[in-house]
Amino acid sequence: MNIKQKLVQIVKESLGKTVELSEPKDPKLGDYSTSIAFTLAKEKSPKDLATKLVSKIKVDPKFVERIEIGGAGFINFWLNRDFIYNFLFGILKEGTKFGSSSIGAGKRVLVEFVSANPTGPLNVANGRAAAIGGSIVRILNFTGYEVDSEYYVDDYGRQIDLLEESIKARYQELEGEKVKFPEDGYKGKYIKDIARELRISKSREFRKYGIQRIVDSQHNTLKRFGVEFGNWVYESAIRKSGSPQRVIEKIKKLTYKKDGALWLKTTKFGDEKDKVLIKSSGEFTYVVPDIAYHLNKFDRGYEWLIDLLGPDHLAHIPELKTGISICNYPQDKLKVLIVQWVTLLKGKEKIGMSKRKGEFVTLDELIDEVGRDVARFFFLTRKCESHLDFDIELAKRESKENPVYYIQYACARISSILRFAETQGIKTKFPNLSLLSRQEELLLMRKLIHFPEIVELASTELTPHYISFYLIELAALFHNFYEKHKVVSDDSELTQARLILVSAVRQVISNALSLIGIKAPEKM
RNA sequence: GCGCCUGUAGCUCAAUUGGAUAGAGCACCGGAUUUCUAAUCCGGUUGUUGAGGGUUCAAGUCCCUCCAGGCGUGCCA
Repeated sequence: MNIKQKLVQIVKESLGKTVELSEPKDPKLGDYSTSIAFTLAKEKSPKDLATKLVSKIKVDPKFVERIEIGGAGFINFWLNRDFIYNFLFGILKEGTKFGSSSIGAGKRVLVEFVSANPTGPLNVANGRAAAIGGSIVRILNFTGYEVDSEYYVDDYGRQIDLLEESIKARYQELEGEKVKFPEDGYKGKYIKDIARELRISKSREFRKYGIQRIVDSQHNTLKRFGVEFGNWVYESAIRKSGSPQRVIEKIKKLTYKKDGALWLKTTKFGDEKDKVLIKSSGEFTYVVPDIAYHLNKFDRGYEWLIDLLGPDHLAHIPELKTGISICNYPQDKLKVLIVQWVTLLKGKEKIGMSKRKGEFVTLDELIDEVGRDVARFFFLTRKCESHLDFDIELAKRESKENPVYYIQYACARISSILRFAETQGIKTKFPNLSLLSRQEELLLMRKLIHFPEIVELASTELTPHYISFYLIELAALFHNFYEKHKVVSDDSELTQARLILVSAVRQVISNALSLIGIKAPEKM
């Protein structure tokens, strides 16, 4: 249980009410605050009511040392100083586990993300999904869920036919034949590379080899980006398994035939139009294997499914959920997060993104240009549903004075201090933390206390960017402290206390960075 | 046309889910080092939160109308 929950519980015991606590923006207003008096006041004065409430709250002064009323009726709480000092020891004791919790209670979750078509290299938008999805996996894991990650490979359908034709055409070109390149074919250079490789190995497995080759390269890119998947699922395998037929059997009663096709009555569930399940050609549409795939996820024992999809899949969600629900599976256990597009800019000029035309900036190129950590952080300081203008020139410029270096630098600085202290033979055997009483020290400690709460919020809201912003704030407080106070000084007692403080800061920065998959360097 | 998303400082984005004076970074200007890392710090400047109405003690946040942009609206995936 984190500090906030503990305080909520104490207030509840005193007042018989659950109050919402928040961290005031201004630290002068306390460590926690509630606006409960406003909501309960009705006709009365919130301030009077707040006074009455405060007199009822019974709390151990060793935990909360002060409760005051601020503004027009906010109730503000200050934690006891000694409690905070002890908390520092707690951070160091917990180490890499500090901030973790068990709110997930071992619940099994499957996060599916990226799932790009195997028709070309991953682009910048895929990178955004990868960074967000990967971080969500880490955060859920850290908060007590049992998490797996999965990548769905759409290796079936028109785009794959086109891929095959494109590779074949390039192959024939290499053979010296005059061929017409497919109109909507994939024009990227990688197609030629694949054709060349096939020719060397004297193989004509355009489709199979092409897919495998592209999936491999996507895998490598993701690995480079710090994202690995527990499982790769192929649509073609789902189709072969027979499970799409079983889905049709289950939802038959809500379907009808028209124009030689089989339709699902999705309008009964609020959709605009009914959707086709089986085309007049006898083939399933995309949605059927997709429903089958999601049922399969539940069958494998996952209690909660999270999908990160692009906005182009938005229209597809109602029919997917409808299908799941008709098959008597809990569609409300499927959470879909929309990761909005990335609009690429070079200065003011827009760069088109089309795999067909072969025009796009790949994730690999982005990593080459700005580096893995910078690219990740760029994506992780935005919430996923916001449209993102990604200016490559800006990103390159920012890579010099980027917030990610700002944070990493704090880590490196602390490591350097600790190394220095060690060369001086300083030991922190019996530190007296009550010497930490300067403004900058108190602000730092208070920030550390909130870390587990931020992690928890990032977990319940599925918002990794909370971690990023927390990191920026924590690093800022540290740099500020560093400029004003020397850690290693002639004052041996104070030195020991400050070494404990900065060690705790480093631990928290390091834990937070690992949640968003960014390195915490000891030197820079 | 209809549905979803977005609109916040010159630019890119936050805002603890309805709370206190709307915050960061970049950019711009000026300063700080005999010191544990200057990839740092301090100071300066920046807002009709797209517009208008409504609900509320309290609105960037909720409701309505309008404006602008993106995506969708396939027997594609």
